[in-house]
Amino acid sequence: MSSSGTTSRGRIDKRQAILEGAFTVFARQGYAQACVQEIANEAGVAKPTVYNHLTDKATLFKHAMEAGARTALDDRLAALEPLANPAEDLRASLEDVAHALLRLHTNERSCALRRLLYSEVTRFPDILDIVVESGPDRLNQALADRLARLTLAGRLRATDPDLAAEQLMALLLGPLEARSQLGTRTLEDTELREVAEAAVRTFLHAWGPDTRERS
Amino acid sequence: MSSSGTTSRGRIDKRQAILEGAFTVFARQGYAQACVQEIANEAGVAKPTVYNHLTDKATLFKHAMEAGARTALDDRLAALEPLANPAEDLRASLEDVAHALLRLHTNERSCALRRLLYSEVTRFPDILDIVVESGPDRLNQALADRLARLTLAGRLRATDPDLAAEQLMALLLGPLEARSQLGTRTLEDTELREVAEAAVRTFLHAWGPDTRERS
DNA sequence: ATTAAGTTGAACCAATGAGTTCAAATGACC
DNA sequence: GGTCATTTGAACTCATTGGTTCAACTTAAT
Repeated sequence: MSSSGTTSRGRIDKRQAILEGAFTVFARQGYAQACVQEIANEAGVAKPTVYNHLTDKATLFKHAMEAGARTALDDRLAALEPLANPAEDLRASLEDVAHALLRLHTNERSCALRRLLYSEVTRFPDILDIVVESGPDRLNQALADRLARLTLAGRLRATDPDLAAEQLMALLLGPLEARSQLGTRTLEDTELREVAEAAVRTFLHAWGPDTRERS
Repeated sequence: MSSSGTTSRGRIDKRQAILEGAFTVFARQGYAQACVQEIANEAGVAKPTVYNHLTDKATLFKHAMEAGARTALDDRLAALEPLANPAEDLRASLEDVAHALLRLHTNERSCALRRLLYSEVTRFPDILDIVVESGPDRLNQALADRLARLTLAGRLRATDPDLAAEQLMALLLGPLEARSQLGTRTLEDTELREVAEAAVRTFLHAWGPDTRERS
C-alpha cells in the first residue's frame, strides 16, 4: 500500500475532483442539460479522463449523487449529537438541534440534492435505495433513538418514539417547502429560528411531559 | 362569436389535447428528455400543430404545468369543503378531510407535478409564481380560514390559525415523503388512514379544546 | 362550388452533445 | 536516462432533437 498509495494518490484526487465537479454542475444544470465537457472543466480535468474514471454519464451521476448524499447525512447525524446528553432545559436543547437541522436542510447543496433526487428518481431508481433509505430513514431512526432515551429518563411521554420522530421532523421540515419556495429563496436565520420554536412548542404540547403547559 | 364559436370548437379541443398529452409526456420523461414529436403523438396530432398552438417547447411546458397545477389545486380546495360545517365529532371530520387530502396528494398526477416542479424550478422561475403561490399558499390560507371559524365556535383553541394550518399540513404531508419513497411507491389506503389519524391526534393535542385528552 | 382556416405528413436544417481515438506530454519510480 | 501508467487536447463520429417549410388535404361557412 505504501508505494501504490502514493502512486494512486493522484488518481484518487482526480476522481474526487471529478465527482465534486460533477455534483456542482448537475446541481446547477440538472442531469440532462449538464454536459460532460463542462463537468470536466469544472473539475479542472480533460474529458477523456472523466470517461477513464467513470464509464458513463449515468454512472458518473450516480456516484456523484451518492457522495453528495453521504456527506449530507453525516452532517445531519452530527447535528443530532447534542441530544445524547441534553441540558437541564429540554426545550432549549430541542430548539437548538432543530435549528441546526433546519440550517443544514436549507443550504445550497441540500436543496440541489433534493431537486436532483426528485427530478431523476424515475430514471435512476437505484439511487433511491442509496440516498433515501440511507437518508431520511436513518436520520429518523437516529432521532427516534434519542427520543426513546429521553422517554426512559422521564422527560418525554412518547409512547412510540418512531412516530414521535417522524412527526417532529415533519413539523420542522414541512413549513420550509412553502416558505423557501421549494428551496429557491434563502431563508433568514431568524425565520428558521421561528419555525424551530413553533415546531418544538407543538411537539412538546403533544409529546412533552405531563405538566400544565400554557400556550 | 357564434359562428367562430363552433369553428374554434375543433381548435380548443386540439389545444386541450395537446396540453393534456404534453403533461403526460413531461411527467413520464422530464422536460429535457421529452421530445415534441412524442408529445404530438400522445396528443394524436401533427408536430406543426403543436407549434401552431404553442410557440415553444418552453411555453408548451409552462402552459401544461399551469393547467395541471390548477386542477390539482381545485381538487384540494374541494376536499377542504366538509370543514365548513363539521359534524358533531370534530376529530372524525378532521380525519376524513385529512384522509381525502392525502389521497389527492399521493395520486399519480400530483406526484408527477411535484417532481417536475422541483426539477425545473430553477430553469423556469415563472412557473413558481403560478404553481407554488397559487398552490400550497392558497390551500394553507383556505385551511386557516376554516380553522379560524372553528376557533370562534369554541371547538379549537388555535391562537394563530395560519400557524395551525401550516403545522397540520406539515403533520399530514411530511411523513408521506419518506413513506412513499418520494412518490415512487404507491401507498395503501390503510396506511394513509394511519398517517391521517396520527396527524390529527397530535394536532388536537396541541391545538384542540382544553379537555383532558387521553393518549 | 368556393373560400378560408386549420391540419397533416414528410422532408429538411442546424445545433448540440455523448462517447471515441490518438499522438503528444507528463510525471513518478527504477 | 529509461519505462510505464496516466493525462491531455483536439479532432471526429453519430444520433437526437428543436424548429421550419411546403404542398396536399380536411372541414365548415357562405
